[in-house]
Amino acid sequence: MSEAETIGKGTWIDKLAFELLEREKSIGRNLELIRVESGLGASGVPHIGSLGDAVRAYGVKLALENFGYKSELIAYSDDLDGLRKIPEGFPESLQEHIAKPVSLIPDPFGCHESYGMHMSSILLDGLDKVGIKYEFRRAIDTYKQGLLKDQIHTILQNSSKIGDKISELVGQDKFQKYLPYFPVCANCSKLYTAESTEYLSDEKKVIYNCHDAEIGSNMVKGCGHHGEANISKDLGKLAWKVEFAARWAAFDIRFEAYGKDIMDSVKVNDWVADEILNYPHPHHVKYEMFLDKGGKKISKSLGNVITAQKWLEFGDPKSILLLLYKRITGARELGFEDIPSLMAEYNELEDIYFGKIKVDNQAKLTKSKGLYEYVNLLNPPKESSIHVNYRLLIELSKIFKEDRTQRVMKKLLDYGVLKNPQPEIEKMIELAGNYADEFDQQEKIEIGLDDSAKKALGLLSTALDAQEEPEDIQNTIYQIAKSNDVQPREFFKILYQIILGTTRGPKIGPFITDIGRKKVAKTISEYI
RNA sequence: GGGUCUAUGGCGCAGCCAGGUAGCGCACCGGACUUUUAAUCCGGUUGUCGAGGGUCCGAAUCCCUCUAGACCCGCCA
Repeated sequence: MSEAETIGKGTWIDKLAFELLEREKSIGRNLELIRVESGLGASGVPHIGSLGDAVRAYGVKLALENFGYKSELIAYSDDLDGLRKIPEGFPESLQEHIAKPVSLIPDPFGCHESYGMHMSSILLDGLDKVGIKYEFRRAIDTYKQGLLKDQIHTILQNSSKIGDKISELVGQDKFQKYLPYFPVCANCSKLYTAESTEYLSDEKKVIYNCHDAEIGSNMVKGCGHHGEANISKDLGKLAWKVEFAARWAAFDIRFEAYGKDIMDSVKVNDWVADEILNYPHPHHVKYEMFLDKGGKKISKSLGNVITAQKWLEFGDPKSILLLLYKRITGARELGFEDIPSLMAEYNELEDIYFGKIKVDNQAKLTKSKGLYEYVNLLNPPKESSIHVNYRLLIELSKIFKEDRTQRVMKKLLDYGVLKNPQPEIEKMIELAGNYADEFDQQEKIEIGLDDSAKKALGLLSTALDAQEEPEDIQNTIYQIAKSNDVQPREFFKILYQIILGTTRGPKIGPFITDIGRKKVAKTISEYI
């Protein structure tokens, strides 16, 4: 292993960028600017998997720059994609727009120029929040400006050859019959219903026929329109099986990652790029989908979508970057409950980076340091930040619901975790607090109190209002219970239920002091 | 039909992509603290790394075969 030379920063990202460069060199392509691309869906709510595609592509861009090359990330929004299904939480009124390109559908929330831009913006906002820089491009502009017209022309001229190859490679026969180009019907604005059967090469026009089509489980009515569409002017789009290839060639893309769900499309597109468009396909890496904790694919309809925005309520941007950069292989089940360990892992990496934790294995040390640098987008801080255990913050946040930041901070000072209050820790407390509120809600239990219990609570409440020494509280509680014919065990349980909503908790004497005796006295009095 | 991933102590997982004494959490056992429960702290037990073969001085890690499970594709994007 000592012979193995460290590539770049020693992570999979470096290895990938290195392979990419080797391949480009062997092809003999110009390396002045190496473009990497990430495709963004614009028809559904963008979840963390979509974000991952772009974040990882950006990682490759960073690695290329680190090797001394100029690189650029293109974030391409496929907003000519047709709306197939109304996402959960979106108005039913979208029904009338089914099958239309998402960039031609009005934004149901009225905040963006179209449905498509609304969706894209959510993803772009996520990218901005984690610090990813990109050049944004849209399908609708790309087609309107005719940027793909040469590629479309070549593809349509070779459509029967392509149709046969698609059948051979992935067993899909439809393109042996239809052209891999969907015009937007000039009459009803729908995509997919317009099936094109013939390409008039000289005029650069396809002839189509708008008929009923099955999209997902829905039947979409065609309007019966017969028309012609000019591939460089009229709206329409290539089928996915060939569209990437056209884009790669037109934009000169050298790298694009893809999820395993589109593996077949990539296989076909690679062939189309190489053999039809005479553009050596970009280097790829395949990644697994993020699944939810039950092993189900994350999808809008199941309501298990994890968006960057939601994640960032609980974890900082670095936790997202760490999740996405730590590895790319392997299927992964993901949930918000992963945030605490990612937060802790980041701190650990930082300690390794700054030499506070010793790592014997040289290769692993390099890799950990490299990972830390990528999580900081290759711009790591000069000195270590102050670490506070995120789980501890969650525990403290569960206890303190009011004046949380202030009280949790005070506890941290008491514990000696911090010497002085820190503004960045305040932010962490806020995140941990959100997490505690969202995921640690205790079931509200009806507390059954008999007369003797009520009497005991009354005495305790009074005692707490006057009591001076915190050390005595535990004892006082015990005494009150005993002298009022209440089982201490029961009495403690009742107190936990009143204060925490659970039947168990931390040692209650000091705990009451932490919350504030007077406050607890008041809370208890409300139950009498 | 095609493809991908996963398999590691009782449970949940990390480590695998660049081979070098098998780790973490929970659970469990013991101790400390506590005039109840719980919590907390300290210490400890637990594994022929799915099966079989190969490469290597050395394999959880790389290669091949097999078994089981999950997921994706075979509408569309």
